[in-house]
Amino acid sequence: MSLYAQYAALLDGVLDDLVAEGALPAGLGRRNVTVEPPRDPSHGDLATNAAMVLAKPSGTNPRSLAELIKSKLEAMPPVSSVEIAGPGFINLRLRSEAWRDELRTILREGEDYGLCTVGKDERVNVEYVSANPTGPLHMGHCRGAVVGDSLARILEAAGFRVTKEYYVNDAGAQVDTLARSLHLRYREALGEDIGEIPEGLYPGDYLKPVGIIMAADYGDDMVEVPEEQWLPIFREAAIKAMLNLIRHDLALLGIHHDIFSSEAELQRSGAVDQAMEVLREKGLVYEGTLERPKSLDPHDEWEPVELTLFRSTGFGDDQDRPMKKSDGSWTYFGADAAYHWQKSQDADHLVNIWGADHAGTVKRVQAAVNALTDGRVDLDVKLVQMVRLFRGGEPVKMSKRAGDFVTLADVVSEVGKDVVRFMMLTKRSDTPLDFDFAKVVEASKDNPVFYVQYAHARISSLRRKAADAGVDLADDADLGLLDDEELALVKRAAQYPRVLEGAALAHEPHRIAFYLYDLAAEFHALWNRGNDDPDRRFLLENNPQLSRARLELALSIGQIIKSGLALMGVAAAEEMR
RNA sequence: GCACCCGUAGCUCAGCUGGAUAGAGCGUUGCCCUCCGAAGGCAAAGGCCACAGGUUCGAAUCCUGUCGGGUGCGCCA
Repeated sequence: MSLYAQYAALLDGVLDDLVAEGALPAGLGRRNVTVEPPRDPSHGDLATNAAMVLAKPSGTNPRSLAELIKSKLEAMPPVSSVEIAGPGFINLRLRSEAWRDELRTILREGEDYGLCTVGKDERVNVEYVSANPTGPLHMGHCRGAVVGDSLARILEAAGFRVTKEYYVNDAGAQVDTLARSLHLRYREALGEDIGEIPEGLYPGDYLKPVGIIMAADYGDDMVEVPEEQWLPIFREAAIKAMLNLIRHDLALLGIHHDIFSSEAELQRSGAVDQAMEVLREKGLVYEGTLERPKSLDPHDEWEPVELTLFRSTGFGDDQDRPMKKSDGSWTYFGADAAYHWQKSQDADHLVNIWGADHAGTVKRVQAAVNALTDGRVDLDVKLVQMVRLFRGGEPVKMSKRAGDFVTLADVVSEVGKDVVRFMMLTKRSDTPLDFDFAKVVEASKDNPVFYVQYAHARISSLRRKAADAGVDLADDADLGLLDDEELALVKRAAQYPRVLEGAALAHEPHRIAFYLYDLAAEFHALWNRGNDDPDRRFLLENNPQLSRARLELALSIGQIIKSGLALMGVAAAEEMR
């Protein structure tokens, strides 16, 4: 249990006592009562708003209620002082021993420090990447991949049971296009001059090796036969090859999904029909026509056609959505509704990481999940904005032409997995992100990746040099030797569990990156004091006891940086090169 | 036309699901250092949180409206 959770529990006990004594009415909602570190450290170590929240419903005023709470909190051993401030905040200060205890806890629990159980073992399905299987991943997919994967790690650390899933859109027209593109490469592999790749087909070189394999497998058997005959074969082979490519690209980022779900398979299984029947029984499906789209020019033609529609307007969508096309085949949404229904069978929460260009389709899918699970399962869609690529301040030009996009593999091989992953989390995911190839590898304070890694590297170097300073890690450390300035760093470290919990509940992995930057900055500041004053260095040649204590402090910070980076899928650097 | 996202320091962004005097980096200014504990340090200035109402003990945060920017919107996937 984190330090803040411990005090929240203690406060809860205090409130229970006050109820038992008749000083507070029973049954007051305490949901809004918080125990947090105050923004301004001069206010103390912990602050609670309990008196302000509970004063009104209990018919008293905040200050007098605060006095009651204060007197009980003051009696607790680790509490050194309690003051009432502002409109009724209760500020606690803890004895420094409490922070020394926390430091010991960090080192004892190691990589388990900060793990929590707010997830209550509930099942959450995180679906991310889900790029069409028509080619290698490019930078557009990269951010969602990192956000989704880091979120999965964070949720797991917060006590959720997580499934990482990739939805393979292998049922639409684009995979037929892929198959035709492959057929061309197959003929090319057989020696035919195919000339320019026609407009509308995939021109990328990545299909060439697949074409060669097809030529080896089939010889020229598939050249003259009609398309109906070769298309399914080439489609299947192409999708398989592209998924292997994608899996390989994801592995470069350290990403491995638990499940790859096939849209085509879903349709064959009859799950889509079932989903629609469920909705029909609820009276949420009907045959009808859509209104003329508002985006059309007045002179454009538009003929209303009868379609099978889902009544998503009953769930906040602005129009009902077609599940079936007029030719009777499923729309993307029809299959998607069923897909989410399928996912929800084994989950309590669904999270989708989508590109921001899909913003318009969020409501209908949420509506479908709501309808199909009778509200049992919630769907959160995290929209991830564009990554703009720069090189030394200049935008990286990407023409629409053949395969001239920056692939994920290119970026990873240029700057490395850890840099890519960290940078993708340096902004909230719903705002655009600039990625500059030059800046992300810069060794300076402006570069958050470097700055955090550098802190960890410095700590690692302390561990390596400890013996030279006559410090034996096997010895017990006397943490009483640490002063207030040093303990302030422990206070920052102690916030890690709260940050982790908040990131998990809000589905916001970037919070980890910002926290680590702050923690690293504070560590560097302490370190830098050793430059002006050699007595402030972590390792002192003539004082093994103090060195031992300071090393303990450094190691605890190193542990948290390492744990936090692991949540981001980033390896902690032992040294900078 | 509609939906969604965004609007916070000159710039790029945080702001812990409603808390106290709104924070950080860059840039600017002023001192210090140039020590491999290297890839600089310390500090200062800088704000009508787009605007107007509302909700309440309390709003950058929630609600409504307006303005501005982005994204998307046909039976595509």
